[in-house]
Amino acid sequence: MCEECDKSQDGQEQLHRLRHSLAHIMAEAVLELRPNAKLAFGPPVEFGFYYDFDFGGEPLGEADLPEIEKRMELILRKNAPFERGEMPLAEALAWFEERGETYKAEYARELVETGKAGGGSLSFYTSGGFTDMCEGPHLERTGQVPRGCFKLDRISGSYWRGDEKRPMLTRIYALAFASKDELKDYIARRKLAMERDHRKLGDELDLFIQDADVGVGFPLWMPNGTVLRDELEKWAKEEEFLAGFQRVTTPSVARGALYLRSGHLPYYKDSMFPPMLVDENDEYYLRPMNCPHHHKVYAARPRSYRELPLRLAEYGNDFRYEKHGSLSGLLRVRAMTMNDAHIYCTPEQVEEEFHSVIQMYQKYYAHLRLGNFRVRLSLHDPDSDKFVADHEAWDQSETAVRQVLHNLGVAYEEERGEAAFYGPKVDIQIKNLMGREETVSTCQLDFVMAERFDLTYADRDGQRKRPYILHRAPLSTHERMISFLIEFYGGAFPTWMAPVQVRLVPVSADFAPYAAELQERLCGDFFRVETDDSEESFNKKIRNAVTRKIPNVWVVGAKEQEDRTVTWRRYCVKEQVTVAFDKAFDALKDMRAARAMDNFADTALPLG
RNA sequence: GCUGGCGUAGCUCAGUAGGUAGAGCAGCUGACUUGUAAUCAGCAGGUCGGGGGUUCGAUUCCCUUCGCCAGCUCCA
Repeated sequence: MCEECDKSQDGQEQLHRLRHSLAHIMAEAVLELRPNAKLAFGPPVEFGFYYDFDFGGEPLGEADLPEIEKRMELILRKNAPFERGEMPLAEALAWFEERGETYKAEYARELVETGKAGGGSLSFYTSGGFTDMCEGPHLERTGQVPRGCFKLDRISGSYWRGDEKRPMLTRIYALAFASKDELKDYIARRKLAMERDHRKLGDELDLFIQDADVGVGFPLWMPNGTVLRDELEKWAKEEEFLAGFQRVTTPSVARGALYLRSGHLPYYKDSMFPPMLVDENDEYYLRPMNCPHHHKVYAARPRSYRELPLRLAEYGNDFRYEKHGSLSGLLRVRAMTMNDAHIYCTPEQVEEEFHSVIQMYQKYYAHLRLGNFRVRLSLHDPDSDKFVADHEAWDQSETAVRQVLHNLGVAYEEERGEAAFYGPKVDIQIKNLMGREETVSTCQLDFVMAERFDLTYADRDGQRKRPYILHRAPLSTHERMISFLIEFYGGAFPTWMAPVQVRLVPVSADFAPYAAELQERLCGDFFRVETDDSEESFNKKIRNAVTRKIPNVWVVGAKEQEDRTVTWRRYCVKEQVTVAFDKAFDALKDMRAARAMDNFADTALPLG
């Protein structure tokens, strides 16, 4: 239950004990308020701990948290020891039955049946008047809990054993750290992080909106946000061109027959919008992904091995009926645009193609300076019916993908049951500000669809053979990628992406003509420039430019006009420099051409 | 979809123990013409998320619905 904690380090070990112990204390306090509540699980987690309860008909609200905290303090003051005990299964079950602890009883049975409970007996910890089945470890005494080191955070729901068909429990989350100061630090950092929430910044910087009449999960991209999409897309198209991809354009709607053939209808119907009935018995669907369309492009002509690898790319619009409660800003939407491509290749080409794709995402991530991700090798689960049954193919393809990661020296974690139904994949997982982890990029090896779509190529020996298919989306969807970029950059984009690349600020109206001349030069070279010709005070103009997080502010006044210079004020950089306009213009062009990440300190001052 | 919480002006928030609401910022108008993060004044802006109920009267109480937030489930 405690995988989240790294037990190898002493401090972590102690923190783990602390959180684990506090979970017991909290349960004891909660039981004082709700004696009939049933206990479920109460493990330590990344920033504290939680405990799940079934309150039956007498739920608890956030208003009750202070009372629980107060009772916890009283319990801690008693300085009771944590004492370990053991019970054989039968005795434990009787003990649970007496107390109506059905969840604990279920888990006890499972522990013994699966052999996880050593010697068939179960360990219990008692502190004061509270006893809980628990593996431990714990502190020695409740008095070892530092004063003020924890805080009950929030209440939410969770399913028993994570299964939506089983009872919904009430989860109380608490923050807990080794000291009061560390707790305060964490709370302060979390508050600061919230300032970078992409939904908040998206609104403040006019990047995107959502409208109830349009529908939830259907973001409307404002002009500023559309610049971000367009710049990413432009970059991707260049990279894909250089990597030998060809672009295709396919519709966002298709007949049901297409998804029956692909297998998406039986597998993913719940995640698709319901069909539109056109004529009799002719159903059309909004597409949840582009793959089947691309397969049809492949299938449209007889293919030769000479054409392979055939790489078809499209920034495709897709629609998924995500559950209402899982929608969140741009992070999880129902309409998205994906940096998609499918690579059709021979078995011999699989590793090299996969290798190149992973290198492409490494290039993107390094350039964008996204470092806070983990690589997941998503494997199938032989015990699940979610995956196509072909053990040999799974074996081969998983081995091939693992080999690619190994050859590239990529650090990764393997996870069972996370594969696509048609093959293994490599996923790039990023956590957002709230700690919610989502897949951004993915690269999948597909050994199924070529068969389903009867895709073939004529090989050197004249035989018709099945290609392998790689599905890849290194830049994810615009929606998800940009949500992470907004938060990671705090809304301060590098010049090449920035919605407004330069704002000209004349010191007074007298210098408007000079500013206009500069603006015309810059716009003529396709720079996104605007001049602040408002009648605000100069200070206010500077403030406005800064709060809009515009990367380059060029101030022009009397001396600039006379010397044909600009005073270049970079976003959040104190030093500024007055340079000849031509020189500044050239520097700007260089930054754009290199897609310089001038929103980072090391490249913040292009002129040294 | 489920559990809990929250919806007052474009934004951030105040307020009403039931008697139809107020500030700052943003916007508009005017004055000021400014050298590095908020010049001053005036004006305008809200069926207090929507619908129903209780009441002489509802933004306030009740029901319902929509939206938002956190978590669970699910997923790019």
